[in-house]
Amino acid sequence: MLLLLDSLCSESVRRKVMETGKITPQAEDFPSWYQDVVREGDLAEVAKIVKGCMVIKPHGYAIWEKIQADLDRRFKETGHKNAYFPLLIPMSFIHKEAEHVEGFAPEIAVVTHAGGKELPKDEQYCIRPTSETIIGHFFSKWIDSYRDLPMLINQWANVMRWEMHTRMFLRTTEFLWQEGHTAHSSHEEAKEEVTRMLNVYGDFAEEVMAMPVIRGIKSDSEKFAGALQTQCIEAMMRDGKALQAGTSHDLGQNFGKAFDVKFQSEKGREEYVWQTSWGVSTRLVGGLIMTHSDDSGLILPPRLAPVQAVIVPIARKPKEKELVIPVVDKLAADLKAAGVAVKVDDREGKRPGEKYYEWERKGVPLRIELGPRDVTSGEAMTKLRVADDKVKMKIDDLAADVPGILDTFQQTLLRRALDFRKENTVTVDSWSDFKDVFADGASKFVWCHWDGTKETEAKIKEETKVTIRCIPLPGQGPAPEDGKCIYSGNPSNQRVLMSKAY
RNA sequence: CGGGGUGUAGCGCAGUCUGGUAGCGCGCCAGCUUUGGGAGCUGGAUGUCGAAGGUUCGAAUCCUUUCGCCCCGACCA
Repeated sequence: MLLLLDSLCSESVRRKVMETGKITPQAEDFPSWYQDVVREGDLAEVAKIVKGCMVIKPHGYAIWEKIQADLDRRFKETGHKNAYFPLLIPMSFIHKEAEHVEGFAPEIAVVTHAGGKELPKDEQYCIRPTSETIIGHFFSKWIDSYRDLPMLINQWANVMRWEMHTRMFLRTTEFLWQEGHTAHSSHEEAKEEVTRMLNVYGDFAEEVMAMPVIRGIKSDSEKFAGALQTQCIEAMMRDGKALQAGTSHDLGQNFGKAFDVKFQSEKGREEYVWQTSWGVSTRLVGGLIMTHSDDSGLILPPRLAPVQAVIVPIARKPKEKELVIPVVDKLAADLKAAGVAVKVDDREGKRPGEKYYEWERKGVPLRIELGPRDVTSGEAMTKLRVADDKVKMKIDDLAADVPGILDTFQQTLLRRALDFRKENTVTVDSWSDFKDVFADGASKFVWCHWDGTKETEAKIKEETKVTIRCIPLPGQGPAPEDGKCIYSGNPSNQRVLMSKAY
């Protein structure tokens, strides 16, 4: 009964929200809050005409472009080159690696008709869910000797996975990502690559997205289909759940053997290459939202904000405009020269208050209000996206000060996120405490002992919906110590990170 | 694939039981007044009522068929 009332209640709130263009409070209904932030931030909308797909709108895509630009630079700095492989992959390729096909078969879309006729079974294509197979095929053509190694390739692309439940940015049928694919002459070197790229992701998440992550290793049941090992970065969302924000895989020689990717070693022996693959996707945008945003909408870290500062001129009468506009234009030019992405919102017909709300919903870090009074006093009203109060600042100082203010804001967001994670991370040693943490749909990050078996992992998931997010890499969690498995009581030598997950 | 719901203007919905001129709120457009935290008034535009067939003088409304979407299961990460 309570549940029924609850759902009716939130439905009526929801209607109100749709009518007024406002945002459901996070504490009231987290999933609705998320949807509202995406909509009101003008980031994306559900395509509807194409099941499970989304349209990324200009503001959302601009954020993705900033993510792309920074990551692309990091990939190139670590020696990788971009390339592009076909969207369609022969069905037969998918079947060549046993675990791979088992993992992906259920979510593959197949092209069965083309050129006005049905394709024979052995000529059908699937739309790539990932590109290990087709890239394996080409690697086998491109690699002859150890002199061709390492082969370091990255692809920016779209992929398709037929998902049953979709959520904007977090899980959609089609999504955008990058997939790095490398081939090496030794397992040692491949493993170094896996860790190197995981750290690229981790550094990017923390430095640019202000999203702290825990770097670790996936349990066997959570690893990539066809990999020896999957490393990951896991971030805490504001509902205490974990988001897998990036993965880096040690593929061993599995795909090398399946696609006959061989090279002649220095000693003249024919050997299979050791491969890696690694990727992050538009899911990062979802992580960005659920790390920083609040009940007023999106909050963007300056380093990813398409607009870092917005100036709202307040001028109504022609005389006021004459006074205000030149000052606004000069300030905008000075800020631009100082490297700030600035936008002047001089739209007619909208009142300042409405503009304030709009830019807050869109996550702009800094707002500058400039009207006749400010021109006279030489001071403008400024407001940071997370501040409670407006602050008066000297107009002439803004161009010099704003870059530093934005930098501090970036650090503030990271600090807030770190604090939040700390407050919601616990060490647990008993099964009843464990269940308490996750009771009533709640979630936190829990460090606890696990006996390392698939059976225990499955039981825990079955009873609590909690999964092993990762086994922490050195320095990413509590130091290794002997203990007893939270569920089975069997011996364990390290705590693992457990949480509910997206 | 099972159980439940739903489809009417860009969005959110009423109207369907009991057949009779297609409605409301928000948004949009125009004009005037407004403008330092979501403006007010006046006027205006917008619909194959999901689709097909049937009953009827007449169908958003009744009947049949069909398609899409949502929620809960199942499946998946």
